[in-house]
Amino acid sequence: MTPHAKTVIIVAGPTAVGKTSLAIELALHYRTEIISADSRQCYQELNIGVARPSVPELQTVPHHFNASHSIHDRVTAASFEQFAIEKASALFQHHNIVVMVGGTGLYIRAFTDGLDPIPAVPPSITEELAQEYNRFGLPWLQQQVAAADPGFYNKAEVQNPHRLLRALAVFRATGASIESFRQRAPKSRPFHIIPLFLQLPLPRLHHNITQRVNDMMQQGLEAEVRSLIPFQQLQPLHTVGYQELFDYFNGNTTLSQATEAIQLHTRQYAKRQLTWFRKDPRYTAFSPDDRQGIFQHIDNLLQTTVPR
RNA sequence: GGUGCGGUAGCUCAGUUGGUAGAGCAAAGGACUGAAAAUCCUUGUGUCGCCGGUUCGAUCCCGGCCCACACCA
Repeated sequence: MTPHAKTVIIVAGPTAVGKTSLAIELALHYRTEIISADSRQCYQELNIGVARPSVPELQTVPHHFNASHSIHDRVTAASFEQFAIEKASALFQHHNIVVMVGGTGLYIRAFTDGLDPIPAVPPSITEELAQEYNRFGLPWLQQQVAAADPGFYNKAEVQNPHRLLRALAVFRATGASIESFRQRAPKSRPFHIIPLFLQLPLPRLHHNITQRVNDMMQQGLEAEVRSLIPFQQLQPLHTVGYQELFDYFNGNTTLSQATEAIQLHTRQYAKRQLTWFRKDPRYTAFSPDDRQGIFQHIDNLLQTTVPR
């Protein structure tokens, strides 16, 4: 085994395009396991609404980072990076190939390229900031960031509270600008990647989404979400399929309005995913129907990277 | 049949004391480094229901017609 014999096949693409079944086929074919790169399927309390693979599917091939965490845990892109790197390394003890599947672009990139080594911010700082922001609002936040870290602020999305909050938290924790930790260079990883981007014509994707949401409702999404009402404020519940039904339970919409909103928001989410993966030139696009082309493409690349 | 209210962007509507119009949502495009199914940015020409009249000029005023809703018969 050469040091560069290890390869991760990455199956990315928008929601409802057909990633799960391809990933399972690939894992079976190459006799390996799957690391999920999905920021919602990792929560064991969420099932129907996050389109988790079926029980038979999960029994066919081991899935990692799937139902592996609780909505009460703090899962982040950084914790995913660590989890996935360690898991891949463990799997490479017994496999030359690992399959990663998911639609969370940032998580996949954290795995392939790494995140900048910014010191961990104590939760107390994050929480205090969140409270202050809730109390004083965006103008206050903007002033704070402008005063603490003007260099960052001048280039920042000043209307985007997430970004401002993060920069301010890092500044409070370290006394330094978040920009001072940026490294620009991707980390080097001890494996090759074969990034695949599944795509369908938009009308077909939208049809799949409508169908999937209808299926979810039939499978009992309403009951699943109802049982999570006490946790509706948690970040993991800020998820398409959950917020819309909370709106319904809170009396703000009808059930059919909520269902339509889930379909709409899922389409918008899929569009954001497309924007993310389209711009990354490392991905090769395939129709999920083109199994032959996909396997051929992978085998061609494996022959050049994995001596047999 | 009568009265009232309306017919403006894909949808819901605002507006122009007469100088051809703008918000929200949708849509399209984009960004994205510890919340990412999150969060944020950019983009608004449409016979202003139809026909005619007044006017230098009408989506706006006047007349007729059509359509929708409400109430009265």
